[in-house]
Amino acid sequence: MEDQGRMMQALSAVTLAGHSAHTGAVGLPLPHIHDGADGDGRKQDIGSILHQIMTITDQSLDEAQAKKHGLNCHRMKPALFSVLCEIKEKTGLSIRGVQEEDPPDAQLMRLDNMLLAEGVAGPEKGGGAAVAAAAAAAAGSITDNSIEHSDYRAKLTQIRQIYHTELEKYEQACNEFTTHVMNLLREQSRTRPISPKEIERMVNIIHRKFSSIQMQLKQSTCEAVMILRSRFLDARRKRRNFSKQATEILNEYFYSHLSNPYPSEEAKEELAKKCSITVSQVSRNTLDVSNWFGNKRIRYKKNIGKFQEEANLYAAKTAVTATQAVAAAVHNSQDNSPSTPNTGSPGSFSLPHSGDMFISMQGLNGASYQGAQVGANMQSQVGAVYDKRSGNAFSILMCLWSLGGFFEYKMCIHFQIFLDNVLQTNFTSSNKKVCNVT
DNA sequence: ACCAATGATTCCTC
DNA sequence: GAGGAATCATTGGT
Repeated sequence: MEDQGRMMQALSAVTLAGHSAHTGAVGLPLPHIHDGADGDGRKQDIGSILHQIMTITDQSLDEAQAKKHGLNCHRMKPALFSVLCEIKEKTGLSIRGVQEEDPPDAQLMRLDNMLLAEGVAGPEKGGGAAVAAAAAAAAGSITDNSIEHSDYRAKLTQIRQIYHTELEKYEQACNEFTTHVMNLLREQSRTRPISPKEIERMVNIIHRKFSSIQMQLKQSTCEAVMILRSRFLDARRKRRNFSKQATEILNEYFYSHLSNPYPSEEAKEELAKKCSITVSQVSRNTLDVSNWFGNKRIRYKKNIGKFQEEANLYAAKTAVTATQAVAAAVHNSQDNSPSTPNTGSPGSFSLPHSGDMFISMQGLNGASYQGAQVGANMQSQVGAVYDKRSGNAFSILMCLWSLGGFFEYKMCIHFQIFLDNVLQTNFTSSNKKVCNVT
């Protein structure tokens, strides 16, 4: 009401001379303008127009449209409009203009910097997950580390995509809304005093609102990145189990090399390749062979009894494999028995297994093992193999072990474990040295 | 929720 | 630097 009073006061001083009479085309009861210098009449006239402007919103749409049109066409409209604009600018905008000068937001800058540093905003770091995965594949060795890395990158890319999509949406919405408001204000500016400066101010307000929404988005994105980082880069949080297949491969190697469960670098590489894991502690957060063997050795040593069943299981598996190999060898070389079995192709873990068993069983049984409780059928088989292979103890023992029933099998396993313990206790350091040499 | 199993880390020794 | 020992922290089964 104060503004209205001021406006009325200001308007009363406006000179409104030189306008011809206008008859409202839509029957608007426009006040009659008297010729001459009748001040009271003009005041009345202006007061009436203002009253119409003030009450226009109380009318029905049709009535308002009609009045609006009438007012737009009124001869005094341009003069009134410019005066109202001037008053508005002088009374309101000068104060608001000061408030528009926002200092650069430190928090926003921090968020922007972080998003840039993490590769979410700005150019994508490292070319994205697809490129990383392709590079790993091209290298021919998809280690767990690279999987983790690409996994991390994939998730980061996902965040990045969401961030950019949302940002784009916001910008689009902001532009659409701004255009809409500008059009509305321009349209309204034909009726009410809206200066271009005021439109600009409105646009700024809209932009600021959208900036605050964008800031929320940036904040959420930063949080997501932090969570992702902590999940992927904090080692202890990130423990994953080996696959069943990988555990089996490692266990097979471990139990078949109980006398020396220290795989060489080559063996580690082979195992790593087989299991699709890393060889050793290349970096944090990896599933690696060295860790596995370290844990296995210490836990096995601490509680042999607990691992016995597992040892039996893997030894049996190994025996079957070895027997198959022997059977194949016998079949393929009836008249030609190699003096040194188990010198299989390098990198193959099945034959070295047999080697360990050979040592164990020879030590336990020697010739006496032939008198074990084996069926007649099996005895004949063993005899045949023995004869053919000219007393090759390995072949005999392998056949016994795999075909000789549970009793023999158990005995062998127990001895194997016993012997391995002895060997481990006494020859660990020397084994290491040997390994170092090779 | 509890607990055993287990992958990873840290510290120490050699 | 590799391995042993202790420990942490997560996973997965109950």
